[in-house]
Amino acid sequence: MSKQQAPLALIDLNADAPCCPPLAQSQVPAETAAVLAPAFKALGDPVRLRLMSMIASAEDGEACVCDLTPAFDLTGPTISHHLKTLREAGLVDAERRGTWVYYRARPQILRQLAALLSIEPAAAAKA
Amino acid sequence: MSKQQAPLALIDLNADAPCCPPLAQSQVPAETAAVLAPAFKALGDPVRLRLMSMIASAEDGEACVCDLTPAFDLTGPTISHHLKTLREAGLVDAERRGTWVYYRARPQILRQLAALLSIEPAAAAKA
DNA sequence: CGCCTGTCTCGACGCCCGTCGAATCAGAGA
DNA sequence: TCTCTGATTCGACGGGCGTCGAGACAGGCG
Repeated sequence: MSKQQAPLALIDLNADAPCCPPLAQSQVPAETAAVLAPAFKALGDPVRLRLMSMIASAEDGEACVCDLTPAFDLTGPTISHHLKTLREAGLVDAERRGTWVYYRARPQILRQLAALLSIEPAAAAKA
Repeated sequence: MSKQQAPLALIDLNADAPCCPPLAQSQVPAETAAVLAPAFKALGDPVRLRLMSMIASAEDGEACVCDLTPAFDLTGPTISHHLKTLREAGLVDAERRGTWVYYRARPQILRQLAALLSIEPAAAAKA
């Protein structure tokens, strides 16, 4: 069945809203935790963390799989699997252009995760 | 063997240095990824994410296990296991005072993770 | 001293995850 | 059309993870 042309993200989390006050400011509700934890989990693998960085820091904001794969001592299918994980976590988008597939970071969710971990100076000083 | 009185963190990552430019600014080196991925992995579970938030947002900057456990439908050993995971990831510190054990967040590593995920407005605008 | 409460460790179970090879799909080009 | 390359899916294997119950350790209190 050929139905993988839709690179839709499984996680939506209304990317417009600020979504979450800092983790250290108010308790993260169970629902929010259930939604955001998979994103952290996806970043919880060294290979995926590097992939994410390579994609996010790429020249035109996008990276070709053909450029990502040779950077690791892993097989193509394994890299593809990791990219799928990042995709399903809502961290990246994929687009096929001709023979090649390009991945692009989704800044919204990255900002949300960063905001969740952010610590205002007050909290840092008091600890 | 009674040697769990030392709540030392297994991850050190010289907490003073800024440690890491944003993930979207320059490629995360393999070494850095290997060190920081476990921290994200530790946050990649809903229970641990909530525990982390409960600890970090607690009144005096610390939370008692006796207050954390009843917030979940999980057994004591399971919560203890998750807290150990957070401890080994360098995200929290534990201290025993009398009968109770108190956990405290480590703001440095939280700041490092947030910095790694941070996106400067330029990158956000171009995407 | 003995007991009780709070916390952790240990061992076990089932499930998920990272990795691979083989096979399949998608396009480009001869 | 046939073939070739790039990327994904599929099935399988081994190891790790989340959860539990039972037991052990720490400390306070009769």
